[in-house]
Amino acid sequence: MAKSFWLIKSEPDVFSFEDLANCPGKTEPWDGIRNYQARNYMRDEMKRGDLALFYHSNAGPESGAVGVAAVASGGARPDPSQWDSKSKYYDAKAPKDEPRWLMVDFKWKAAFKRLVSLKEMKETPELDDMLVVKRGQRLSIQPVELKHFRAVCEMGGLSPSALKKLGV
DNA sequence: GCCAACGTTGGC
DNA sequence: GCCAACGTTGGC
Repeated sequence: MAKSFWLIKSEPDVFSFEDLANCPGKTEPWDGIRNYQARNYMRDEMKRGDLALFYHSNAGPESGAVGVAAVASGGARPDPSQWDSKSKYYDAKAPKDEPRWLMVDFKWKAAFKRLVSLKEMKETPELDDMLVVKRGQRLSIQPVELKHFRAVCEMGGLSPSALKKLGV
């Protein structure tokens, strides 16, 4: 099946792209997603090998896309933090036998040579209908069209050979 | 730190 | 099932 493309948001103060690079195997379970639409994307559409723009949110002028990560798990699986009463992601209403929240693993793939800021994305006509540049768009996992994915990667300074290596 | 946007909750 | 209240996100 063809790859799908995504944008995943993280606050760099909480978990940055650099943090992902420093994880064992450069891979980390993407837990704590507590939004049904985002969950449904993970459940229904994300698959191993899909690529995501890693987006730093809530970071002032540094808000923007910083690199590329890949889905490293075979589809979504239950997010254990929903059952952990000590976790900030604990959900008392999540039945033990029927997980309400899911997660996938993301693996660090490639860092941009430079930040592609939200401001810059908004100023790029080619990206006009990309979700992330739209007002009030808060989804932490968003689908991205291939043309937008490629355009952002190019703005970030990834070379054609780097893109080819990623399979874009 | 402000506040608009917007998803979720819960009373009715 | 409506919708006001509330909480969170995230740009600015």
